[in-house]
Amino acid sequence: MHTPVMASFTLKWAYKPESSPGSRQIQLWHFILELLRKEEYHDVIAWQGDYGEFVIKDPDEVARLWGVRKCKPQMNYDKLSRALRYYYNKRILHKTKGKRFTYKFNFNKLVLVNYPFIDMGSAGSGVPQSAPPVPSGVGTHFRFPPSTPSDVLSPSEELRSPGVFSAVARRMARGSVSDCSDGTSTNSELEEAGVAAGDDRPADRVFRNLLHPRLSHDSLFRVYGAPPNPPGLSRGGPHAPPHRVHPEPLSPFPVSPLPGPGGLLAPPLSPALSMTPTSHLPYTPSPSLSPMLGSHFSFNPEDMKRYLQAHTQSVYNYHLSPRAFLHYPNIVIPQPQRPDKGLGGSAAAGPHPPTHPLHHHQSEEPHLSPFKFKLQPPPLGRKQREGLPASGAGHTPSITTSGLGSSSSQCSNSASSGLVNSSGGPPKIKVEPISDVESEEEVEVTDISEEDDNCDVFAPPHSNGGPAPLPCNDGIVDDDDLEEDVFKTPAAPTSGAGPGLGLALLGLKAEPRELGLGQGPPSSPGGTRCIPLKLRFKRRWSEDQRMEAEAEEAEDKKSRAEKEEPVQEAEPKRVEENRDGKSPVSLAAPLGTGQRRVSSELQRATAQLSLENNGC
DNA sequence: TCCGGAAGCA
DNA sequence: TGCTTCCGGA
Repeated sequence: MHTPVMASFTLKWAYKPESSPGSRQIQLWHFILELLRKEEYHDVIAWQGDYGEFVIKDPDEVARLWGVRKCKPQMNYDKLSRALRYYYNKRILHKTKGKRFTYKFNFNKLVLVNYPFIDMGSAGSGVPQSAPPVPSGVGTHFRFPPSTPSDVLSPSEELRSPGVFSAVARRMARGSVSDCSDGTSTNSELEEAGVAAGDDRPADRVFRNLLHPRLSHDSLFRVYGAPPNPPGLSRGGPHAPPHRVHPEPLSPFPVSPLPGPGGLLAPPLSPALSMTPTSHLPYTPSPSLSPMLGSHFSFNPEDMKRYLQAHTQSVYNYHLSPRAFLHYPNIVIPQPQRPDKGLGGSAAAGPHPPTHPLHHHQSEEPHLSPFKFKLQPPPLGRKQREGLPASGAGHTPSITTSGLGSSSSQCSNSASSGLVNSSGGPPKIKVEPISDVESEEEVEVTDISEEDDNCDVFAPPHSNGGPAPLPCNDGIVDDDDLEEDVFKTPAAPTSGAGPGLGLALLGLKAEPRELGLGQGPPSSPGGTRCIPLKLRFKRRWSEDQRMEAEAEEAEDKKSRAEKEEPVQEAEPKRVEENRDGKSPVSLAAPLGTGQRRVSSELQRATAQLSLENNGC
């Protein structure tokens, strides 16, 4: 699926030019963002709490402003909130339960899929952590290697930076919202900034005029703000240097609800939205309104890495489907930091591309990710909730941990055939067809990675950062073996794959044979792959024990036949220690000639096993 | 305070 | 389609 086809993300206009030509109606959620962006309204509405969460401090005032903007003097918070509630189904917003007037944007699709190379940029602009990312350096056409069909289908949208254009906002009085005088809905910022929609001035000049004075172009084009990220929100990491992703001083930041380069916010791509094929078609703004049309982002692995990391972080933050994970070949991104777990083991594991089970070759191995996911059904709508028994299951969008089940279920391919197990211990992994675009985002990610002892497929962190998958041996490992904590073998770095990729990219394909490693023992029918070392030792040991017994028996017979010629074994009698094969040399000590032969074979076998293990 | 159905408007 | 308006209910 990693075709070389490049996805072209194009801007979509958030306003409604189709409603009435030229009227450019603003949408409520965009208006909310606009208010959130402006410091002037921080006493009315402001980011608060979690990422994307905002609180309406003054509902009446917000409603009033909205009414002014929409020329609805009768607007009130009740009506406004009704409009906001319609966003629930569209997944644009959701209510923060228990907090009055507090809502939360779903920036998953809104930003991270559709706003590559976002810039948190909060430090310089006083935007709190809850503020959404700031798109940075994205032209109207962003070309990006698609990772999933849904990604390909995602239109590009741009999110205005809360705070970035506060200078503009400062110039604007509160009454900057429309007075409805011209029949159109807006006194847009661009217009108020002296930039008319038809302004043909170069875009860079236009945007330069609108930039926050404190924000240099460096900061403006910074990718994933250089300032240290709050714990658990390492977007780009503290060491992420300021990075220019667009060489031109063209700010992609929308600054106005005008069509064109400014104020370009489209509804997030969501199954609840109109996911008609037409919605996937690139929106082509009027050339006069899109000075940046045609500016292409040039792919850069570093940018990709940062983008992927931020995206991954948000996937975790928003409990999104692993499908929302983006990963691209040969791009390894740092692990996101789980707020509730800190670095955990993943940090030490080093770079490792976040994967989700459906993707690509990695889709066959859900355990490649340091996180295990339980994909849950989407939150049910009220209708659906009411139609179901009051179990509450599947509604709470939370990351939970749960025990993991038998290794057999994880080792099988059942993970790709739906809900593996919905009760109790076995892994709760629901995998949906990747082609099911409609169901995208209809799952939630639940981290069930707390327990790592259910299945033996997780090896200690790979030296390159990735967990080394140990192929399971269905039908090969007997029950006794299964009960054991199968030896976890750190995978050796593979040549050819870049650092951090290693077996992670090889996934289950990294069979020993393909790696030029040992063949399975003869007792491993059906193409046994890399049997855990301990198990192999055990088998070999049993085999050798049998051979040894036979040899001993033969030796006894021989001894009895040669009774009259006692042979004094000169070797000191040693206790057969390390019968697990660690010191096979000692096994030869008390043995006779035949036994010595057997022991030497055992030695060779052990040596061979060691070699195999090294490559496993 | 919040929710969501229903009808209507542009 | 995206609200706006109204309203009953939790």
